[in-house]
Amino acid sequence: MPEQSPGSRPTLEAVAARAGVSRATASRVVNGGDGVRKPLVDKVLQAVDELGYIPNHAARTLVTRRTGAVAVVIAEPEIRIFSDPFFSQQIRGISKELTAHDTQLVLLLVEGPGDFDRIARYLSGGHVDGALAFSLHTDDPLPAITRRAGIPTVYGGRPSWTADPGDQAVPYVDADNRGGARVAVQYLRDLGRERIAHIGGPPDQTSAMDRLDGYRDVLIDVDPTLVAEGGFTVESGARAMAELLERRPDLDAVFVANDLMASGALRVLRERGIAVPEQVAIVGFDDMDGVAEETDPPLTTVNQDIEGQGRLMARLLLRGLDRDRTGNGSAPDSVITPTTLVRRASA
Amino acid sequence: MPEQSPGSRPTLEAVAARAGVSRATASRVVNGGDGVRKPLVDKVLQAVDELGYIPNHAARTLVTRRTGAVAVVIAEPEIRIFSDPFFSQQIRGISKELTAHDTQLVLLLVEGPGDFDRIARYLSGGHVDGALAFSLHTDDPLPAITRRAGIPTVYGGRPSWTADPGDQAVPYVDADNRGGARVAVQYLRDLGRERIAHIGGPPDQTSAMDRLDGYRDVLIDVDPTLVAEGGFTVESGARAMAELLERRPDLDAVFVANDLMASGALRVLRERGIAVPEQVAIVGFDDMDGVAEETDPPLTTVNQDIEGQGRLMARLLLRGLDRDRTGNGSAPDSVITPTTLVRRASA
DNA sequence: CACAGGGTTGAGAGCGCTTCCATTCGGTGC
DNA sequence: GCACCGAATGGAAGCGCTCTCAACCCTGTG
Repeated sequence: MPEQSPGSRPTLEAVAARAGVSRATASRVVNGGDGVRKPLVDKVLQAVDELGYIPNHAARTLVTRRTGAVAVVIAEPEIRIFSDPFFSQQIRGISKELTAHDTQLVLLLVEGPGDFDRIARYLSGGHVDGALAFSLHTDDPLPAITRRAGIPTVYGGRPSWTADPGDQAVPYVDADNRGGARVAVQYLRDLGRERIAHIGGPPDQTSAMDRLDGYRDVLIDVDPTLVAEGGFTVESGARAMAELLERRPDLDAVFVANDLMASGALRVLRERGIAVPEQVAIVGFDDMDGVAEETDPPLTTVNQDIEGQGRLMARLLLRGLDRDRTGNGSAPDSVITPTTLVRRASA
Repeated sequence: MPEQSPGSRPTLEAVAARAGVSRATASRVVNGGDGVRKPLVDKVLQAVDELGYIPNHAARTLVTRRTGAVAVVIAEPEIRIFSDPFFSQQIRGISKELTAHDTQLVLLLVEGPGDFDRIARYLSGGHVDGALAFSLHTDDPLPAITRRAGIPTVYGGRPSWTADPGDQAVPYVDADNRGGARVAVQYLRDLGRERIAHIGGPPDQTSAMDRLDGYRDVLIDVDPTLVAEGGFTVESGARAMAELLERRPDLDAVFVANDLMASGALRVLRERGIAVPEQVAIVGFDDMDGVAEETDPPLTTVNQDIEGQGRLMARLLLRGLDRDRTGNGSAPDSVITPTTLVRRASA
């Protein structure tokens, strides 16, 4: 490893000089070496090595107009953002995919409503080539910002302003929430359960709504007393379970919209001595690491590949950027990733 | 808001032309306007506004040699990284501080050992002005990388190769783990507890070791059977508690190295019908949101300002960068942030 | 009334890189 | 052996910005 000369790093100019070629040729080699004869390629590469040359990113960006970075905008006002393993896995997937394409991840956390101005400025400033953002509420200013800034953006989770799952107005990646819910509820039904309740997530999240829709797809004309609303947290799940038991002591199954709430529900059932799955069968959603397998009893749930969704978001975006650059290929479509039922002991 | 002309954004040149000044003057105004007479300032500002001018970041970086971005390197191989509220809060603090200084956060996740090469290349590539990294294990290659790349770096948590808390070889921010532990244990002692056990964290984390040292500071010559080792998780805390009860059924207090383990310990005590705090008093560490207040009974614990630590890390780094630029000020020192005992019901 | 001097402004030189375009090179067909 | 053609190479023009330095203006002073 060549020591870093004090102060200035070697430039392409220096490499070219050392290799005895022009700056243009050196540049070609550094960028893949197409159309340069082998011996010259080798000479340049050697010079790069000897000098410890590293391209100056700013100079390159200045002329290519590409930054090699994408923004990940997280606008969740909640604290949950990072604590939520959901996000964490998604980010992991994004990071892996970006890394594989030599693209950097710039994290933009929105702390308050005033931050959107800053975000807008940043996105417009040519700092990044594209953006990834997470499921948004109806009045979220982000789409307008990215559109105005001309920044290609892929969303994680169906944005709430899209009419239906599959809506193509804006590219997004989401799990097949509705289909997964359908399979889960159908499974409970096939088990012979007749009074299948549902603990849903917050109605302003499309994933919660889609899962509820899936539940309703199977149980048309379901009695509203069988549906309770939670907040995707353990506590809210426990509360909703207690509420359901009060309203409908006769229920014999619950499809819970996520594993966290399901674990809360299980706790309540255990406390009341209600046997799972004998008296009440439970199916969760997410197949969350460190939760679904650890509950008592282990949770039957709907698996979705969260990290894969992250990867997919990144891949979609990168593909779109590539298309912008090369001018060929079609606009990225949204992707709905499959879900699968994982049978454990709770149902 | 001016519509974005198709393709190219307006340049400083355009702004200057519109305002009827030279590019140099326009540049001065955009960068604060020092030494430019009021009327000209206004004209330029108006032109900026009308054109919707946004400075080209790459061009600016090319000449100033500052990127306005810092890397946050997260090298935890564990999944815990993001799920851990600890990190999440720290990142929040970092993000807030950076944002306040118009600096961007580039997230570098290390997925495997091979990634260090990529990280090294990135840090050397002049993409960022500095780096923030989290508590490292002894053989972590990161310090060497940042040193060679000449990238100022501030660490979160005392790096394990530093001899002692307070070691100034490398700037870091850490809570006063040892002092906090001392206060906690002393408190238990003042309560009249005589057999105070300890559930420690993993020995390769300095925070765990420092807390253990604090415990030992108060309880010199403590019986080793009173000390059990956990892994900073709920489950490991429960296991350690069970182990301690087996070894020392006579214990009357436990200082637990973090709240997560403390909640596991509480569960075990509850299951065995041991009254807290009457029979066994418990003190945790971290005062973790959503944990310490929610346990049964609520946890007496040592509070540390995690988000504040994040802010401080960023501030230290930014100050260092500023110093590098202006050439005055002293090298950043490490900072140990204070901890305070929060009395709740468990002790 | 000329001149010194501080404060403003503009001209222009780069920052390091990519890429167009002209040039040169090596080889082929006649 | 020569014209000719595609491929390889080099020269040079910027990309958009900052910043030095020289030119300029104006005021105050001798």
